[in-house]
Amino acid sequence: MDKMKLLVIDGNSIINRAFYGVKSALTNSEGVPTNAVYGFANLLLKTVADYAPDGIVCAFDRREPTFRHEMYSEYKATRKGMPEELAVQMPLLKNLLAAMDITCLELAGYEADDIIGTVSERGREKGVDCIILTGDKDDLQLITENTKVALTVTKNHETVTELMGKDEVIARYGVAPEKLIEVKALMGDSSDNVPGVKGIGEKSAFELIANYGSLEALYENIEDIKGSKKEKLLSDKDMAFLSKTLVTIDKNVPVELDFDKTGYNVTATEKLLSALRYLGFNSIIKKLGAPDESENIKSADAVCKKEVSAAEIIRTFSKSEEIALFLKDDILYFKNGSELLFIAADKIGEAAQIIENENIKKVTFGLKELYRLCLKKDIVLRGAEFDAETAVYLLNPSASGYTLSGAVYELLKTECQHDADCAVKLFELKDEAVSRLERLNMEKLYREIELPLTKVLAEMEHRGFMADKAALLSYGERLGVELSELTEAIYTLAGREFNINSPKQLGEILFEELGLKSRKKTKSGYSTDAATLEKLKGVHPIVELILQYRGVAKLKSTYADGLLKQIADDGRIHSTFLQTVTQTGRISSKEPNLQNIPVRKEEGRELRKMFIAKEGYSLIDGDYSQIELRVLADIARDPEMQDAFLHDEDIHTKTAAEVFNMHPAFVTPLMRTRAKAVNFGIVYGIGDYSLSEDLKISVSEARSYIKSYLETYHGVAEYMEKTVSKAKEKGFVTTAFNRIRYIPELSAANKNIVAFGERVARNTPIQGTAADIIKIAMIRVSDRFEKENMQSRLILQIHDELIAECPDTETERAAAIMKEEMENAASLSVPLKVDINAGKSWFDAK
DNA sequence: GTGATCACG
DNA sequence: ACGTACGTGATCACC
Repeated sequence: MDKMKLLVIDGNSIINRAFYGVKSALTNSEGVPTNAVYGFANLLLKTVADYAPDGIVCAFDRREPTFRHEMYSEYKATRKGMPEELAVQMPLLKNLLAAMDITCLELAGYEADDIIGTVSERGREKGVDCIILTGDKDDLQLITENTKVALTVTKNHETVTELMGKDEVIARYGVAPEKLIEVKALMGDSSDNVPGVKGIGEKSAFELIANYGSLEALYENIEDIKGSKKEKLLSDKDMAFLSKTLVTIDKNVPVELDFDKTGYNVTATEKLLSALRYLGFNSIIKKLGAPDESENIKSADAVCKKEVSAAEIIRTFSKSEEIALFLKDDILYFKNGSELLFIAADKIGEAAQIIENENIKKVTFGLKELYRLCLKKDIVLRGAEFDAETAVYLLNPSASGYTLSGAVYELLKTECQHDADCAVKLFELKDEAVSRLERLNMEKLYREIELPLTKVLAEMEHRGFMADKAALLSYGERLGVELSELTEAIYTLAGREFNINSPKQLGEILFEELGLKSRKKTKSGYSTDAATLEKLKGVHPIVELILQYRGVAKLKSTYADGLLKQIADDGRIHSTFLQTVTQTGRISSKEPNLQNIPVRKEEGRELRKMFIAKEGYSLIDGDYSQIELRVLADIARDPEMQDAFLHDEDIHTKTAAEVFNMHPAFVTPLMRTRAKAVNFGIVYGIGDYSLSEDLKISVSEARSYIKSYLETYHGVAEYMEKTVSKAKEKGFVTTAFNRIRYIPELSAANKNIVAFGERVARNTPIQGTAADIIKIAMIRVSDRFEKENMQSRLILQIHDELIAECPDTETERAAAIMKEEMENAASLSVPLKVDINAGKSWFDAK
């Protein structure tokens, strides 16, 4: 008989990967999240299909104090928590495995990898081949003649597994699998709190073990090693051996297993189907070859869909109280309780009787595009009741893109074949999304901010921003002349011609041919970014020219030439504002991006002279003063900071005075600049290193700034701590208006990722609350313009700034409205302050 | 398609 | 030994 083949699953590793890999808001009918179980199940079925094992066992951690932990108490301390959203899925997974008759192994006080090590060791004794399914590279040490590892790696949103045997490990790492523990013992692993030898990194560790084979052999021959490496190895010798015991998987734990009883079942038995049905995994049911129950519902629900005339649309829907509207590929679908009809999108004007009737409520996916289509046809969409796209965004702002079929799949757990099928689902989608919004207290945010904002954004896009084409053209020509002069000069200094735009070629010129010292590297070579070049400025005259070239090239290609291409036939630039992209609730702008038009440097600021008001009109620019710091003062309830804003003090000067302990009158411009950077840093989640880089000061100096800052603003200090600990507990943060952002990074094993999650937790409530506030202002300003029958219109938003185009006769009123509505958009414990400027160009309105 | 760079808040 | 502030989008080179 052939040798038995056993699949051994590292349950914790796989479900963790699945949890972070399957980025959806999947839940079963009871609202329990199921995304990790879904990912696990799919991977399991794929693995079974690939390897056809004779048996399967699945090992889980059961963490309780063990001798391994006592030996080094901090070991894995960083890994202890499991997010609530994942923890609730563990019982679901175990039930599913039970329904597949798969044996689960767990043992108090042992981790999954110890159980797996023991199983594969016993397998070796009994002549059983094992394949370990895991996402944890530490398990590679278990590879032997009879044991291979199917390692899962995530490549662009897809989980793929690669089968690693002894040869594959040697090919990739240059050492045998059993030597990996020696390597890790030397290099340590900060995410697992394995100390290792200080000063020995990945490269030296692999090299030493490749040469000596083991720690023991290395230290026997320690005299062969020279210099500081020897010192480092000797001073941390104990740590190296301790680390080795920490990373060595135990292969002899008291787990009970009968290899003959590891059979499993992944066929369509009623037991398994009922478990899958409970989880709502219809696509897996389908894969198992069973008829998909949801298919029946769908066909019962499906209605004949047909292309009709606009007159037919009006006849059919004029009595409907609520219809679904869905625009895709120039086809416009209309749906009520019983009919699904469609027309060509450009016929929408002929269906105005339906579209403009506000008593016919509209449920949509992609409302902004519908508004725009209507604006183009000069009709008004009224009665917008619910847009699933923005609703799904609020439910999970981190998804990478929103489609109707994706939303139907995630919220309703059914798959649709065609756009029409999906349009049919819009009413159900609305019900489900509303109940979820209610559960998360986001109903109000949705009804009062996100939904009405969609119309404002559509109108801004439609109106556009007038551009001075001739001025832009001649500006571009000027830049072109400068560019060719700079190019000549650079070639002369370099001694030859090359592509200055290529970081690769530029790096070769600077760091190889001209012999400048490179400080920083990127994945693909030398770093040549502005910060790096800035530090090399005095060393060679070419550096200065490169920096100038970069600046001019950027202005010409992205702005002068780029914007020219975007001017429409009406002489205006119509950007697209995206409402469902950012994770914090801000909007973004694309094609072109009008939110990053240069302003900081003189040469770039020129561009704003080409953004103008039309004849007889002016631009009004309203920008919030320090909105993020005011929001911080409010939500942190920091008395010192609140006081500063209540008295309308200059916050950066005030901060400088406090941090440097002196009267505000004696604060120098340099001190104010530094304090300003600290204020920004606080909002971003600050680190001493980054602050020191930013200010070009030492890390210890930066650290002391932060320290005195937090002593001054102790409310902020407390708020930051509380926000992070609450975020870790709940897995998400919220803004003052209940906008939610999940932060899975907080429970990562890698401490750098956790640190990132902590900064996100500190920043998002601030940035997001400011985003909420300006959205409210936009809705109110736009409402006032309309209600007061004015011709003034908002045309641009830049996070803390609004721009309106107003008839000259209305400018004063419009300015007053903007100031009033922006300052009163939210009532915080500190005032909101808005500066208003008017002018004929954006440059003048600043 | 991805990475490097750089424009903005 | 490493990485190093939050949130975006456009352009270019290069695989």
